[in-house]
Amino acid sequence: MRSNSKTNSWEASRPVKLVDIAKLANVSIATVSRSLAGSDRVSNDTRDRVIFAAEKLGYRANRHAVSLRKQRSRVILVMIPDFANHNFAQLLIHMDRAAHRAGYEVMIAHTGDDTLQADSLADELFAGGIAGIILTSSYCPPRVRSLLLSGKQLPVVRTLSPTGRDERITSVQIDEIAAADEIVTHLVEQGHRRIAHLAGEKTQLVAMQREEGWRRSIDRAGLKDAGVIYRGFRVEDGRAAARELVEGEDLPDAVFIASDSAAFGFVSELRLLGVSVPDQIAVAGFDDVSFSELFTPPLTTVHLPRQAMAERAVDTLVAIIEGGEPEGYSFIPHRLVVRESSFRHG
Amino acid sequence: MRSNSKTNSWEASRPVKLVDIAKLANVSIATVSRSLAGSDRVSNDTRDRVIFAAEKLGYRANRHAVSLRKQRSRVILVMIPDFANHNFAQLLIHMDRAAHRAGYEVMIAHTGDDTLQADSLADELFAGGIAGIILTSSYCPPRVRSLLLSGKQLPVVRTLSPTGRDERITSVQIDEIAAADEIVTHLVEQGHRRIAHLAGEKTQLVAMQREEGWRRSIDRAGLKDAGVIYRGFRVEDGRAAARELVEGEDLPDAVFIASDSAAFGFVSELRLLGVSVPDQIAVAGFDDVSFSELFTPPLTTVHLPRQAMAERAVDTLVAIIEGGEPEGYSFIPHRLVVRESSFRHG
DNA sequence: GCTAGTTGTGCAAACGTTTACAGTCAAGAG
DNA sequence: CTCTTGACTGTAAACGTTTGCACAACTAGC
Repeated sequence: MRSNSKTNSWEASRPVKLVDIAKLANVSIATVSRSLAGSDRVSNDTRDRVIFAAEKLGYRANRHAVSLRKQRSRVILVMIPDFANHNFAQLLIHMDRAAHRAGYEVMIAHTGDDTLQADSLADELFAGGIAGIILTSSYCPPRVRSLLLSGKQLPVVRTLSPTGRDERITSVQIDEIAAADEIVTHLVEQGHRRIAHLAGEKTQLVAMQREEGWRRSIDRAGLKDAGVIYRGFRVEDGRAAARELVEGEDLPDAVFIASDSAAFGFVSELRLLGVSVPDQIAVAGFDDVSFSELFTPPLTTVHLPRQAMAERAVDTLVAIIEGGEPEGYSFIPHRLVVRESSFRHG
Repeated sequence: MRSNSKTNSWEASRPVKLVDIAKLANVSIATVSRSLAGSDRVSNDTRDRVIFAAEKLGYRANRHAVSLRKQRSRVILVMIPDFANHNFAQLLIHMDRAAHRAGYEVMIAHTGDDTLQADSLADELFAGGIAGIILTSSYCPPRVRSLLLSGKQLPVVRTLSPTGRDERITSVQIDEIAAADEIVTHLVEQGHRRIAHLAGEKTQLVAMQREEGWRRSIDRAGLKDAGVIYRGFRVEDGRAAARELVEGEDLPDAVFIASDSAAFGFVSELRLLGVSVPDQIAVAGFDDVSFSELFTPPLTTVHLPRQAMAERAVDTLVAIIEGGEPEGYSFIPHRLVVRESSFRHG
């Protein structure tokens, strides 16, 4: 096994470039480029010859050369804070499809809670490496923020997470407050009186909006505040909340939980503690991830229109990239999904 | 609202390049490049001055220019056939992390069942657009296959899905046959005698290997074949299989299902049909996706070491890209997860 | 004071495209 | 026959890096 060569053997087969086609078709590379670009002023005869040669050689444009020369890349960066969140898989699949339709590619950036990394990735945008960014959390890199506030139109779109009124960022979202209001109102209509809320973290805008919806609904119904527990959106947060609740005095009739994942943990832990859902406590979640209908009991929740959001987000971003007008907010209709977990006891 | 400008306003703030730093630090761009590259023959004094200037200007290298010049990109393409599969989210998160550690970025390619699209993406590799490919299904683009068979070492690695013995592709996988054998043997040890199998599609290697494991186990135990149903790995496939099974004569004691997703559908549908798990039929799945322990009943399954596979796959790929030696197969240890769904009835 | 080596820097040529501009050639108008 | 026009095509300059090579300055050896 000789190892005198440092390069991989496959590199020996040099990729075919314009000049190879040019030689084969007996024209200049400029003509090749024009022919391949489709409709420029080049004779039909020549174009056919070039395209034939290109296909014969299996030509594929070098994306870096194209991006460098054209000064714009065709890569969209999707920033994802928490991949474990089940929303993202579905979101990504639809973003990827929509992007492909528009001739773009999707690159993922799993930033976690690391805002520094998010900032660094945003800089890519300004270095010309990528064409645009889709944010899926409420975090917005400061450099982006300040440019937006100064009135610029940046190729940055947020979706999945809500955007504050004061932010200028283009946003594709649902009406979180209205959705939470509706589902809590559903609990009220089921006859539940003491409706507690398991919220996300106080720092998250999305958690605050869902709490606001809950509060509006119980206020309107004239019910008294049955308590809020601030935790998070993950399964473990739901479990912890369940333990906390059971240790308290008397149980509420129902709990509105700000995410399905947390609801899974909540219900699952309650079962271990001998409390059954919905017989003793009714539960409603938020998100409608794919598992929600398979869960026992099937979970009443708000369906997040992930496909519509993903597609709209990509389309909006592409429009901005390609020089369109700003769109501002756009709201996607949500939908209540009523299943067994919220039914009236007995 | 003037629309006389075709370019976006933010483009006016031109990204900073080497020449800007060069001017500020009063050196040539060559020196800037060398300083930023770290250790070359450049005086400490100059290097410090350059780095200071670069940071002051917020410099970020243009990735396309770098890739073009260096003739190698730092992007890894991950081909994913079916995003709805719960395995992929976790797989991706760990691949992304591992790739970042090694200085690469991850680009996703959701190919679906569209092999043409997969082929086209593979060509990117040869056009120099990307550094390497990670496959997560059994499909292998013909161009890649033929090069591999001719003995070349390509920057292509497969994981999650098994690789046939005759294929030369570098592969990071678990021993599917042994894993299936073990979990079926667990069912046997629970006292189940008539153990049926809900398999994937006959065209999938992974499905065939899991079936092989099932067969070995029941053969060894001297049990008779209680039947195989060939469907697929999705929730709906499980539902359909449940209906088919209940329509048949007598129910088996237990079913080994080749994927957790299908198991969810299977159990869920059985419940609708009035058959309870595990009291009337025991069930074991395969994959251990995150819902499996939240499911009712919690699902006995084979834990797929997604993190280890993802990291090993990336590391192996990077090693190949950077001129390492071929590694061939590597097997990651799997683990049985016994939960309630497989318990002996009564 | 001259050569030889060492250290630091700049010049300029790539990498594979796209595209402004100039050039060629033929046909039609005068 | 010459001039203009139009339809093609080729030349060359970008895009922002990296890097081989040459060169300058300085040290050290004789």
